[in-house]
Amino acid sequence: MKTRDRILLCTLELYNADGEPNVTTLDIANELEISPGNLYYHFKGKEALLEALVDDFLLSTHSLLVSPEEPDDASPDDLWLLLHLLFEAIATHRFLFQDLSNLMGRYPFLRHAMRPWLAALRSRLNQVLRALRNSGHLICDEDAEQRLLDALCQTTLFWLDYQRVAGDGEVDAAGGVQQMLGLLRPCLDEETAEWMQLLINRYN
Amino acid sequence: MKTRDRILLCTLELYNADGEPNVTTLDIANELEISPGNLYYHFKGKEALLEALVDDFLLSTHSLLVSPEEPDDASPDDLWLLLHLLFEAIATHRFLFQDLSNLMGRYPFLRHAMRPWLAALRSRLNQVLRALRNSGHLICDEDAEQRLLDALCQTTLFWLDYQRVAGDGEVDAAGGVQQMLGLLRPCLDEETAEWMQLLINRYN
DNA sequence: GTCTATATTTAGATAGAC
DNA sequence: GTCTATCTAAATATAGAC
Repeated sequence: MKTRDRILLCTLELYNADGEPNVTTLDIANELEISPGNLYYHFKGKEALLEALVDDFLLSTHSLLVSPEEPDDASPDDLWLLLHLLFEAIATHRFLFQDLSNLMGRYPFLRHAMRPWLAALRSRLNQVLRALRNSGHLICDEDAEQRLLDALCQTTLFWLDYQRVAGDGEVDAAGGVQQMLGLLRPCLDEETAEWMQLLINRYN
Repeated sequence: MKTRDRILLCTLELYNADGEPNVTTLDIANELEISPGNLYYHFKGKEALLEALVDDFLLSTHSLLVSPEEPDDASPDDLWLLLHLLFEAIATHRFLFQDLSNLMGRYPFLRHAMRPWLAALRSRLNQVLRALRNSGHLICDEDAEQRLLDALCQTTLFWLDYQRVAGDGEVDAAGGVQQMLGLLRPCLDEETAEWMQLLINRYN
């Protein structure tokens, strides 16, 4: 494995474990048993390191957030898969969400990257909701749909952090998917709601 | 106004504006036009400063989270008032929630303070939900009630931060109350849901 | 109580040899 | 590509005069 890749992988692990603000370039070099000078040969500094990790994240979620060509059939199964892949990518880069405000404040490039990402997330989820509503499975007024959309976006961003803060032992992405589907359920028609509940229970 | 109080007030404002990790003791001293030595005369350091601010926060929310003596009648109006006061206190100390993971990681005392606080919040909200269910206004199964409870706790913790990250201009506490009531609405009986919608709209 | 001056520590970053 | 050695800058914290 190339040193550059080892650095990225190790940095990701340390950031996820301790939070980006609490990890120094020296920590990374020590963990890898390379010199700080070597680290700086591969990455100009912490910002370059972060940029590379953020690029990975954006790449891993891009295909999930672009609008699908054909109008979604929006079955619960499709939605489940979308959320599953999304939470997987977020869990892999969870350090990014754990200190999101802080990182966006300190790195302008991250603001410029995450604002559009969030907008794309919101737009994609909105599309899912509309498809569900058009097919008659989602029953709610416009106001409730917007609140649901906000709740879904918020849960996408902060579920892992919430679990961590609440201290519920090990944190897994599956719980986030369950929570998302669970938020949706009270607004679904009876048949779809039951199907949804089956999907939720399938994890346990 | 005593210097000690001026320091606390100024620190709160700077922390809320820029985030605790981005504010140095020198920033605070400069803003107040006092010397760093003077600052350290009043507070041993950043941790002592944080402790005082956290104490204020705990004090301002304590009465909201203890179980009421008499069983709650749990009218939407009572709930509204509870949420309004809660979000007001959180907005005043929003720096605490903006970097919650980070702060809890760096200051063990904060972990020991916030875990019980969160447990109390959850317990109090749970009580509200049970009262609503017992009076027949809340209609949902046990699983949905637990998910709703998590959604409410999460929104309490992260709504302001979510608004900030999403970049929706000015952030206000009222939106958080609306979102909380909005989350509840799909699970309420028709009459209560309408009442709730009236409460939500009353803000606008 | 408040100030000036300074000490300590640590993170981020670079230069130059190998 | 990698290392050693070192520099700079900044933040926390303290000493001692007033």
